Amino acid sequence: MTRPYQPLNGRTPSVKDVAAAAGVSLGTVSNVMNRPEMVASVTRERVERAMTQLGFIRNESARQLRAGTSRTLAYVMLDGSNPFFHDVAQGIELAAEDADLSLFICNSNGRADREDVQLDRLMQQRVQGVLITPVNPDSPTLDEVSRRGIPVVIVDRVRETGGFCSVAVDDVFGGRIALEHLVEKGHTRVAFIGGPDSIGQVRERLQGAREVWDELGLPADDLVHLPTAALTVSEGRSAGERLAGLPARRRPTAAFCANDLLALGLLQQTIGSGQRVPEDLAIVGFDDIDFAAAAAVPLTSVRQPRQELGRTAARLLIDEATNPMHVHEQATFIPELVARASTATR
Amino acid sequence: MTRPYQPLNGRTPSVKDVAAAAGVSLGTVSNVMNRPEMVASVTRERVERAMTQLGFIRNESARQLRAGTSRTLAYVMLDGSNPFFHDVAQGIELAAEDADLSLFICNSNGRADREDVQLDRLMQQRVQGVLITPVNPDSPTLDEVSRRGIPVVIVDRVRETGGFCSVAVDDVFGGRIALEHLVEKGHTRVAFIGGPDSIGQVRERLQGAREVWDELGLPADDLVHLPTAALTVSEGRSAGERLAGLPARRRPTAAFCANDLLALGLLQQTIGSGQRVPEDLAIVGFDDIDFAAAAAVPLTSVRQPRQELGRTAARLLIDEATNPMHVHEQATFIPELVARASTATR
DNA sequence: GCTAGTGTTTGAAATGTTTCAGACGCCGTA
DNA sequence: TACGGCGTCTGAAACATTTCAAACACTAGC
Repeated sequence: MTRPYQPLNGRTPSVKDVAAAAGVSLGTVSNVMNRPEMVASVTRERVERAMTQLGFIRNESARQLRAGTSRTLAYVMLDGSNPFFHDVAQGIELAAEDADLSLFICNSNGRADREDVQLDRLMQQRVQGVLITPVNPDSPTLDEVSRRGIPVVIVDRVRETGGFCSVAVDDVFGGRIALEHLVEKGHTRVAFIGGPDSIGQVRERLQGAREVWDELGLPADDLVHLPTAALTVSEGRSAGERLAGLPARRRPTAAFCANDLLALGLLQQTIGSGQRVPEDLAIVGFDDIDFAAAAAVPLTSVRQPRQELGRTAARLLIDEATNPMHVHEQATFIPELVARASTATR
Repeated sequence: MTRPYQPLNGRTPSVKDVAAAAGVSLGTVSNVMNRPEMVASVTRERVERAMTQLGFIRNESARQLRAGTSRTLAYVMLDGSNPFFHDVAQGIELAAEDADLSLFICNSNGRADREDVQLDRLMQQRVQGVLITPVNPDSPTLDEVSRRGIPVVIVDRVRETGGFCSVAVDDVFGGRIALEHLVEKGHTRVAFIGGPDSIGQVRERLQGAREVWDELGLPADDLVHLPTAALTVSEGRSAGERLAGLPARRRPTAAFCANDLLALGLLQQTIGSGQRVPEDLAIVGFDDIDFAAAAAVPLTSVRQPRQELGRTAARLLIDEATNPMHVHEQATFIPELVARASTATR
């Protein structure tokens, strides 16, 4: 591990240093890195030896500046505290890895202003593409990014207008199968727990539930909507308290929660207050995160293909970035119900 | 929103375009961005107007190339599926935000080879600093990064040798208070569930547990070590099965799990097989992730100050990167026991 | 011995910024 | 009138890489 050639004082070595050490020109060193097939194997080895000897590490900013193309994707997720989005991110990362791209993970925490800041940064970095689960899919900032030639793929949402690829799950259908399952189990008074309404997923899951309810001719009043301020465990708990506070003859025998975090909170509150699940209250969640199956009463949930969602989104993005014949595509996945103990027949 | 000046055909505008549009020189535009106080307010406004008119967005690669300094930190986390690390990341992000830095989140998934790949990429990007929860804190790649002048802070681990800042929790102490709590509750046969041994946190938590056990003069055989292949929910479940398979008179009445994911798996398996927690088996976890409190039987756990851990680590990193008088520091936090229902007195 | 062709290497230009020494214009003072 | 000082602005150099037309060294064919 000796280093015979050491003319640089502290500076981190550049291609120029490597070229000097190997006795070739700048261009040749670059060729060794970018089109090794067109440099003679003997020189190539010489250059490679010089590289490891000097501990050369390519400067990505310079590469990107000159080549005009970046090697990183970014995913802006909606809520870092929800494992669902990490599973999506995991899927994205797998696809990025295959394409030898880096992935930049950011988090808007559900705030539109943070989202704008993140997008602005990403534009400055000239990332190759942006995947995003937006606070609001119609945000003009997204158009701005796209107009600048940076491909954008919307994840877990769809956008009616404008040229965007998107990957989503049919949330209305998801709401339908959740409710159908509960009705099948004999429930005729059901709560829908979820909010705020500004979140599209919540609106659509509720819509699907209502559709089924109406089609079966059940009284609208018996599908109770308990709104929440966020899709979190603690909001689920407090919804549980409100539920328990209802007069017994009005109280639902089942709850459909807009996501699993709410469902877990509800489950905890219900059991903690001495009631039984599913005997006193059946619960259906949404997303089927890993913790759903791992709950003390394993949770029935509407499964989204989380990782697949991410992988598909990344593939669409990469296609848009590299294939000039690309046409925008709205991929829709069909969710499926995973029945577990929390809705088992009594 | 008209755009009177439009001499660029599709190209994204550069400082040069802005300078031309505003009728000033390159240098002045740069000054507007980097030292606005030294340009006359009338010209400053003119330049700013030109910027918004053209939709100028600074090219970060060029900035970084010339200035030699990047504006992003990176966190390489050990296990993306463990919420603990996301809470740490959240803390880092807060501190990065304060310093107006971007955060690059990567994931080694516990594999040393992936970790090396990520670190290599980060060196290419010339990030300003790296925070990492390493697979192995003595990895030579970490020295390599550091030797290249990129500050490294080790998170949730310590490293004996070499100049690194680190931020960690006293895991031995954590193991001690977990065991003390169980002994206090009257348990005299306890299982330690966790593995693999290659993970330092596991070793130290077990060590703390053993210390207490020995100091109290309890028979070593009554502290049973059930090894696991990973720190996951499903490994926790399978450990639960092994536990249940022990002959009744040898079976522990309490379990201390190396992290909360294991504890949640164990909890689920125990309840699912008809036993009661804590009556038949008391459980203590480690980390105190949000799901611990939200479990159906709320989990007693050793709390790490997750977000604080991240924030402190980021502060140390930023200090190392910007303060020439920086001296390395090993910050150690003392964990505390949060007692909940899973160990309540019978 | 000349030519064409092939495979390899070279050198200069270009990318978009920041930096810094110096130029410029203006004012007040000697 | 000359001079220094001050506030503002300029222009060229530098950063580390990629790209590409052109140069070069050989070989084979005539």
